[in-house]
Order: sequence, then structure tokens, then C-alpha cells
Amino acid sequence: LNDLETLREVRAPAGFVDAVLRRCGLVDRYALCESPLGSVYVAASDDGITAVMQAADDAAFVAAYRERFGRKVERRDDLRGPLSRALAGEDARVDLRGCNPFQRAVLDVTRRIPEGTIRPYAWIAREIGKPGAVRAVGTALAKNPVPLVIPCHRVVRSDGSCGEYAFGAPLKVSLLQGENVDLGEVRARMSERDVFWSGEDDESYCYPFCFAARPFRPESIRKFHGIAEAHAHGLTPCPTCHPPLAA
DNA sequence: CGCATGGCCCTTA
DNA sequence: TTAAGGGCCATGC
Repeated sequence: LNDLETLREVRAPAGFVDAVLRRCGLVDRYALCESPLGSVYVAASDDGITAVMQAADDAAFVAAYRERFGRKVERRDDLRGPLSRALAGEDARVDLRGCNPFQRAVLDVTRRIPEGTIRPYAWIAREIGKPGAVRAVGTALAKNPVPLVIPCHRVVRSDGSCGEYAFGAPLKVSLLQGENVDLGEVRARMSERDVFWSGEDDESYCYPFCFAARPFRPESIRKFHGIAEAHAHGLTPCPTCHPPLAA
């Protein structure tokens, strides 16, 4: 019964499901996969993906994995395809058992940031109900065990600058460029404080960085200084980027 | 603009 | 128990 329930919940590619459900002990499995960051080691347990790491070779990876997660991990090349698909953004299960509730909340929100989209650290903090914990959000993302799968590279500073990244800021920039995110434009948009945007026929107002949910056409953008002005036009907060409801 | 500073919250040693 | 320090932020020059 347990296995049936698990099977029902898994939304990962079929090959991955098979592998994950094949209970062959308490040892995690890994494969070397190609990614936008180059070759990376990706590991999984029965519950989902546990780690995405760079390492010099297999021995170094196995040692680093044991050091960080306290678990043994063995190579399984037949997982390469499924794990690669997960890296590419396909829906896959993730095993975050090593994360505390705060970290998990941060990662859960970060995971829902769509490709080609960015969000500020401060936005994540508000989303998890801890608007003051901005800095701690950065720390939590720094320890993201599954970068790319949980796209922490899409979290940037509130002024639109890129911010730090576990694999180095330059790689963060190129990942975003690969998703057609124009950081220059992002920066320009976010330079205006307390300004909210809406499209011509939209019923809601957004943070200016809400450009994936709402591809504003330049000629039809309406800008509001403060949300009171947006409310005066009968607009409601965007259900995706959740701008404030009241001042 | 760019830079420095104090503040903030959470984790770790 | 405490203190230090981080993928930050808002201010104030």
C-alpha cells in the first residue's frame, strides 16, 4: 500500500520513477549529467533528488557527498536520462530531508520561479511570511543542495544586480542570459522604488519584475506610484507576484 | 550613480 | 549560552 501511494504521488519521468521505486537498500544513487553548468554529479534517494554538485572526479564526489549528507552513494548510469531531464526543469521529486523548516520554506518558494523569471531575495522573504529575514534567505539559498533543479540562480538583489552564487556570480549571470533574462533591463525596472506596473487591459498590478507572468508591451505599460494609485484604478494585486494589498 | 554603515534573522561553532 | 558572520536591504552621503 505504501508503494502504491508513493507511485501515485510521483510526477517524475517514468524511467526515474522505476529507478526510484526499485528499493535496493539505503544507498543513494548518482550519475554524471550535462547541464548549463557543465558536467555535474546528480544524486537521488528513494524520495527524490538529493544533490547537484560539481566535483573533480567520482571519488571526490562520493567523499563530498558523504561529508555533507552522511550517506553512501553509488554510480548508476541508467539514471542519467531522468536526472538530466530533472536538471532541465522537468517536474521531479526532491529529497530535502536535511533541510530545516526555514530552509525548506525558502526552497519551496524558489522552486516555483519559472524559467526566464527572477525574484528578489526580499520577495522570497515576504512570501514565506518573514519579511525581515532577507539575509537569512540568502544564507538558505547558499546551501541549496539541488541548484538548477531548484533554480536559486533566479533570485537576485532588490536593485536588480545579480548577487552571489554558489558556483560564482559569473555563472549565475550566464545562466540567466541563457533564459533570456536581460539583467540590464531588470536593473532599470527595479531602480524605481514603490512603483507598480500594469498592462493596458489588466485587472491587477504587479511588481515591475513580474515580467514572465505578464509580458508587458512597452507601449501599453501603466505605472502607478504607490499602490493607492493602483487601487484608485480598480486594480487588485497580481496573484503571481503578490504585491502589497495595502500600504 | 557608487560606496559605507547599521540593521536584521537564522545558523553554526 | 553566546557570538560571529552570511548569495541582503534601506538609508545617507
